[in-house]
Amino acid sequence: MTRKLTQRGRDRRLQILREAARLFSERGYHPTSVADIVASLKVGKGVFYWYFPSKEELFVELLRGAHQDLRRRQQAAIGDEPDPVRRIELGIRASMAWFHEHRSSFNLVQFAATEERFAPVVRHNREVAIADAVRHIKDGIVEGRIADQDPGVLAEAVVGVTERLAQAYLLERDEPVDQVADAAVAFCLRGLMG
Amino acid sequence: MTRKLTQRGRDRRLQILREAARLFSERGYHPTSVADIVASLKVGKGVFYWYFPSKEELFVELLRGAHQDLRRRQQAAIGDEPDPVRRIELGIRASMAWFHEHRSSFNLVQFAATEERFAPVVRHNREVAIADAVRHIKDGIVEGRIADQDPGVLAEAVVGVTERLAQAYLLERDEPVDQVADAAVAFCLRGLMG
Amino acid sequence: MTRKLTQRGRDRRLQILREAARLFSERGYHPTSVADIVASLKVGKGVFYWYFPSKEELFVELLRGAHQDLRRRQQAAIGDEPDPVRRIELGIRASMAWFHEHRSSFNLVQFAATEERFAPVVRHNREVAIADAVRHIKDGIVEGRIADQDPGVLAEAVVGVTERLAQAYLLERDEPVDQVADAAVAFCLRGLMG
Amino acid sequence: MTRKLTQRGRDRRLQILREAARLFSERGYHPTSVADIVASLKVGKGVFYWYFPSKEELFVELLRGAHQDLRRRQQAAIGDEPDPVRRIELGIRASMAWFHEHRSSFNLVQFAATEERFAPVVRHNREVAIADAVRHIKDGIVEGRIADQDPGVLAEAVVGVTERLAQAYLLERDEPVDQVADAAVAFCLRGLMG
DNA sequence: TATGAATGAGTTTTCATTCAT
DNA sequence: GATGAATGAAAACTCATTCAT
Repeated sequence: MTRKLTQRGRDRRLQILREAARLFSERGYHPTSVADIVASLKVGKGVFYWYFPSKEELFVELLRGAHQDLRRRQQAAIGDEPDPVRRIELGIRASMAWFHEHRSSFNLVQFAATEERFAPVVRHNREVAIADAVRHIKDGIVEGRIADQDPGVLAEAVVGVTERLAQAYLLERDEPVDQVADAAVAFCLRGLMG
Repeated sequence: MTRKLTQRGRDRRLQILREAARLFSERGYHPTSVADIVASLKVGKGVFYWYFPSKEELFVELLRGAHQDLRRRQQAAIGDEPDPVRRIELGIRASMAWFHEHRSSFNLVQFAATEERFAPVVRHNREVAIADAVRHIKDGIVEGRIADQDPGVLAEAVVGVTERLAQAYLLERDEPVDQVADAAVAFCLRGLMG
Repeated sequence: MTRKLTQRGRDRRLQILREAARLFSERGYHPTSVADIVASLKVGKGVFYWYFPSKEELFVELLRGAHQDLRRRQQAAIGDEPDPVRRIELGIRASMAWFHEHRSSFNLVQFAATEERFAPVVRHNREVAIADAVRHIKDGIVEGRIADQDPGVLAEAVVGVTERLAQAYLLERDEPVDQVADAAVAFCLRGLMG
Repeated sequence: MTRKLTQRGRDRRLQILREAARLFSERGYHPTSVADIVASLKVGKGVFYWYFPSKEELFVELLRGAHQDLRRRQQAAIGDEPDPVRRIELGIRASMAWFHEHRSSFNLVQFAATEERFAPVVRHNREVAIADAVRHIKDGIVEGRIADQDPGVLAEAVVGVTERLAQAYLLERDEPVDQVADAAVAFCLRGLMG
């Protein structure tokens, strides 16, 4: 049912996605009505439903898009780096940079996790992210560079540190990305070491 | 303007708080209507508004109550332990135990952070929690037991690890509290070490 | 179904009537809830329903009571004054004094006139009041002291002036009763003269 | 924030205003629910809130609209008549005609005066109306055609007579406008004469 | 494609009244 | 007589979605 869109149509679609993300992130998903979104773009309500079947589907698209985009960013950063510990570091730094540029996505995921209908999507995305990290961690353990503990636990811990510092220092306090990334990397690498 | 309540009244109030927390946590705040809450308790709609001025205020009370309760639990666990690193460990373990017993509170805070009107409460609660941890971390730094880095950052990292592992292993996978706590403590203490 | 009341009971009843009249008049009938009334008296809700079958009936009682009381006051003032014009003057002055002392009743009647279920009571009360005035006016016409016009119209006009000046100067501007009464009498007597 | 409306929209809006006025006036403001209004127009509930932010605001608009409309009617009737007494007469007659054509507005104002939140609007409207009348009365006093008394009091008296006779004879008894106007003019002019 | 208009189920909240103690 | 608790119908209002133009 994906509509064939002209260039102009694709632009419109993207514009709506971005504005929705911004408003959802600022005020919350429920407090942002479809009317708010279209009003903020100064278009009629029909426009929204021309490009999206429902508010809910748009939100899920945002969710999936954010996950894919972040993941691509991590993979691009890691490239074919052979050192697993260095790969983890690059992953943390890439994530931090991405969070910095896509501040609005942060809240969306946070929110989605708390609502029954969106939770499965979030859960799936998280599993993928953890599986990615677990691979590097396992390699590190094999090389004796990382403590021989449950790699899943270590991966969750790394993600926990990264997201928390992003939230507290990037989003709330607007500190320079590099410094925050440095701090996250330092803590995580120590935490991982055997 | 707090109502004078009999014992029965206090029980009812508590019952509503608990049921609301359960439903909010299971389905989400917005998808849970006041009608759902009272129906689930098999009482009339008026009962809710006899005890709470609004759904919103009940939610805030839940938020503040959770924060206070967790904090008390941490303080009780720490007692007058002189070793700052040990204090941090005790704090992590107490938090983990509390999360285990109050699984519903977890989602609530998560959600609240994403909605404009509740965010300030969450922010305040977090600041208090971080300030608590910072005190122990500073002591640890003075004693040379903890890396001489921004104590706020370290505190956020510890909280990030603890909450993430609680979420992933206690709530989603129902693993034994002690094991999850051990893992969190291990990671954090390594992460903190100088 | 009138309850047998002890002295204390009669006091309570009166107290409720007065408080209700005050609140109805200050805020309006609908915006004043039974809960407001009993809260303002610091008693339980049961008290209200012990003395009155419903909010509506209490209101009607206030309405009827006000009418009767005002009428008695007028009759007492007029006594057996033989001069019809003088009787009208005394009636106006008595009304003005009564309005001054029962400011709250004013709004009640005003409101009651606008609501379907109370309008008949108001209409009836007004007819009685007009009929009273008409008697004096007819006498005045017979004596040639008052213009020979429809006495009903003249009566309404007199009432209109009296109430309007009471409202504007007694209630809203708190001017001395006598002065307001003088003004009303002056205007009305000129208006009536042949 | 006023919505851009098409012709159809403006018609709808007006239709709602009129229907609301009719129902408020017949049954009272509170006994008339928004549901009643839209049901009576056979449209959905959302229509009401598409055109008006709240029942309360619609009511205030009705109030202000009535005031302005009556005032315009008076001014049009008075034109540039040089004789102040004649101006007053024309004002009374114009008001009477307007009351006759807008019977529903009458009750609304009456009601509004009794409720805290609407009273200020009524008070303001009345002040304007009185100020209008006062101007003519002052002129009349200067010319020695009107009793040298507080013009505000005289204005209130005139308004009191006019409204009362309109209420009693136009609305309740459906008498011919001209006759009622004649009676009001007669009484008022006598009442004003020096 | 796009707009303003319309729908109506669903939400929060109020409140007169009744009940149990 | 009196209280706090409970009821539940009904109110105002919201908003995702659809429709007519």
